[in-house]
Amino acid sequence: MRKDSRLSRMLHVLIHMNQLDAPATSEKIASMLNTNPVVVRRTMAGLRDKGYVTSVKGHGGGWSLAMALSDITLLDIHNALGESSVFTIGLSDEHTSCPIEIAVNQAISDVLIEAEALLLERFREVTLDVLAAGFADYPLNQQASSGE
Amino acid sequence: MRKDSRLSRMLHVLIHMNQLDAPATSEKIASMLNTNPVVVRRTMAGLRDKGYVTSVKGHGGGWSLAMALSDITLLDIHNALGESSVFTIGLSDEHTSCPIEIAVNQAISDVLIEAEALLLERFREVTLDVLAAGFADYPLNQQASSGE
DNA sequence: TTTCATGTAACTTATGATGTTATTTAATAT
DNA sequence: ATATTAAATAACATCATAAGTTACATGAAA
Repeated sequence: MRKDSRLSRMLHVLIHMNQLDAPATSEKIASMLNTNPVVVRRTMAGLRDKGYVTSVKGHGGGWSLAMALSDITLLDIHNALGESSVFTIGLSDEHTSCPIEIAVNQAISDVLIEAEALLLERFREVTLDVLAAGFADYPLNQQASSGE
Repeated sequence: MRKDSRLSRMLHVLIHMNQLDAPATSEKIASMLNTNPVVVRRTMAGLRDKGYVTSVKGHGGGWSLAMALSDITLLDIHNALGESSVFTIGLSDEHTSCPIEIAVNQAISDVLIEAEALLLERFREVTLDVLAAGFADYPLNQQASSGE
């Protein structure tokens, strides 16, 4: 079944953008992701609408972060991408008044709702600054510098 | 994004099969699901391989339950359908040695693993007999009969 | 005023699940 | 025996939809 890797890709891009001092063009982002500038604009548009990035046209234009990585969570980006459900599992709808179908769908739905709630809660707990530099260079994991 | 409703549909079918005294043909199951007999065989084949149903060729043949509904869980059927992942969310793989991509994928993966574990645990707790008759006719929910 | 870059609509391609046809195998009824 | 029924399976066709592409408009800076 098809997978949507936009969340992973956009997080990757946002963290790299944080290390740049100039806007990143859709062209550059696209070549980094082995994809197309229009696809990048399409996807980034959702993040811009929610205020996480800004876009500027013309010379020297492109995409920039609109806030600190520490102010953005995985959940923020997940929501901004606007995917309806995180599950490949769906419900049947051939006999919506059949008590068996209703019971089956209710049971599955209960589980999906609980699992999705956990997933979103965990996404909400992770900010992008924690992911930056791939943990390795992050203060807590360093051996040297900053004295003690 | 596409949804896979095979779990819901197969559970629905299995519970109905429990109420029949003769095998259900792929033809009958297909018309109940508004689909095709070959698709039914394809899907039921997975359940047969795991021992939940049996199939018989020829006159009077078709599909039958191989065990009590109380011995089958949602997890059993989910596993028998052999879907790789329950999530639409995937990881990126453009720069597998980039520490940022690694960190991002690790963070997402951690969450998916935890959420999937919860989902499978919940699926494991539900047996098909509990879904039968749509709760409404189930002993605990009945007002009348059986004395008391 | 030329160049660069986003914004967006319209269209094409790719992928994978589902649906279909055709043929083989096997079990039962006549 | 043999006709009928139904699963098993291979091969192919269709469909849905995400991703990719082309084309053109808008707007900002050199």
